[in-house]
Amino acid sequence: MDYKKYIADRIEIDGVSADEIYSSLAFPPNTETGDYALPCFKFAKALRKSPVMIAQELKDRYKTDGVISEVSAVNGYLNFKVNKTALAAEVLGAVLSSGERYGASDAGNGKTVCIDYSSVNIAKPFHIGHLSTTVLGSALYKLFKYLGYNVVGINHLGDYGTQFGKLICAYKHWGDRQEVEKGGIHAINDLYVRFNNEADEAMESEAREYFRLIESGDKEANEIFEWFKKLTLDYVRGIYDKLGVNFDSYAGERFYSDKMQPVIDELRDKNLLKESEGAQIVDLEEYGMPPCLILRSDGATLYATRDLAAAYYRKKTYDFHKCLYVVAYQQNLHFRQIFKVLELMGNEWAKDLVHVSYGMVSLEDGAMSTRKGKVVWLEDVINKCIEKAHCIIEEKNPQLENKKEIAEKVGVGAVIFGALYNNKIKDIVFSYDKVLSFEGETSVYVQYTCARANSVLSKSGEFSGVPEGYSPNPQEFEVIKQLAAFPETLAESADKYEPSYIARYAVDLAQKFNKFYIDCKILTAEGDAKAFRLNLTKATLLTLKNALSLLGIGVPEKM
RNA sequence: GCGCCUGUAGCUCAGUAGGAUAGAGCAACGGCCUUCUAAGCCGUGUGUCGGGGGUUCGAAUCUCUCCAGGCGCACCA
Repeated sequence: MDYKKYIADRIEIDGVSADEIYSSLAFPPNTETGDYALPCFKFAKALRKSPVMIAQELKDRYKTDGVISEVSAVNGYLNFKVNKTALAAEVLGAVLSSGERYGASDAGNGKTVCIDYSSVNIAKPFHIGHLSTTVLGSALYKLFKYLGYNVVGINHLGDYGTQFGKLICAYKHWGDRQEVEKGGIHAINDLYVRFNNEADEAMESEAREYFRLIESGDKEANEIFEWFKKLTLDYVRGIYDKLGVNFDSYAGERFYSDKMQPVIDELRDKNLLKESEGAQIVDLEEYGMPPCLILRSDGATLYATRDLAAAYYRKKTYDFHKCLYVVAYQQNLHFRQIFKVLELMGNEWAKDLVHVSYGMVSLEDGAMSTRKGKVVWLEDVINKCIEKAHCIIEEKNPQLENKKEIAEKVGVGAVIFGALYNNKIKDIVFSYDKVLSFEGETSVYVQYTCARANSVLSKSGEFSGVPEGYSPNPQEFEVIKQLAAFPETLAESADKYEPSYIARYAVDLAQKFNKFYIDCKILTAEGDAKAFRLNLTKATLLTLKNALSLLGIGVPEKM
């Protein structure tokens, strides 16, 4: 139920619309003061009365009922308290009847959202910097599905560029088939690093030739390339499986090789293409941006050219409602440029393209550098977190069954959660101390709360439904209010492309539940209190699991 | 130089289309397990909300300006 609307409909102020009252409604600092508040200051001038007086008069006129049980006027605020008994029954009913679908909606029915995320580069292992796009994109993927959208997850492979010529050149000089087969993507990456450190001019030119050979369809060059691609995809699928990440398309840059010409032709037809310093550009000076390069002076296409072709292809293929690009803020300008070019080409859907931009990761001693060996590999981080979880289990709960499975859920959860807990725009300085901290505002805390709830429920046996007319105490009510807020949290999270809202929600709910859990005995309570508390526990557990699962985090029964 | 982003407690960060005494976690210190999992709970302390102007009854939030840091700015992706 929309309480704000309910309240707004029952208040009349001369010369003030119901909409304005609705949007003026705010939240008091604490539950003792009230659940909703109307600040009356802004009405003072029009009514020529003091806010205190206005609040008092509105209070005198307002009729309380089964929904709003109490109204008070304090210092120019009109405070409302909802009927806690009714709200509690309504919320628990909603959560328990929806179960794993609580908070889900059909808002997205019939609409498709494309999400371009994670986007592996062939031959480059994931380092910690790839975590954000992967888990952000994955969380948005799950969230939009939950809200009823048709979602297309796209891994826009980085499989085009002169570096692949270098790679093949390095392999031909120094590589060994069996070693590469055994060492997988890291072995390939080592070859690439070696090339960058050791290649002379002769090798550089050889590399350009290999790149040309790939492009012209040379059999051997393409076989090697395809082999590297396979090793790369085998590697990343291992990581995606651990992180619970899915894709519907692996159409990468090469996929657009033959789809760029029509875009270039259209640009030319529409007189948007202009020669400058030998290159073909779209001039964006009018919009305060540097030109967007479409063709190099040697006629080769560029990153932007492929992105334009990809946008057209996605629109044609999926007819998206939104197309998201989950890419770090480094590329803010690039996306502003291609979105603008698509708009100038007359595509009204250019407004549906969204760059979901996020902050950068660095190490405590500065930026990462693969060449200098200053790099933290993602799989190492995941493995260390799982190991740490395993150690803690051995220490605290050694008789647990499925220790391995639990350690994995806990460890992987910590990695994902750590990357999603803060606003995505914030830069991250990676530190093992931080990801390996399993206390406080972490997924482990939330999972632990679930384990507690599970434990209580497993000991309770069968219990009846939500008792009617039960009036919740303050601790219980705080949990109820938090449960009630889940659907709107999801809506806001989707609206802002901000999974951190869900992560924070989960911690808030867990905190409120733990306070309740400590203060109110569940199993030894009697009658309605016991039934209510068991239902509250069940509803909390369901909602915490829903929240974490939207982030790609599993919840063990015990831990 | 120009553009975008960030600046809140010792550290990491919240702060809901301006609203009541600015909140969490970590770290520190002190409590709480013969009763539902102590990966937990309770308590203690800390703030020129980067500085300064402006708008407003009211500004961490809007605006201007300055400062600091990050990122980007033509043939890489």
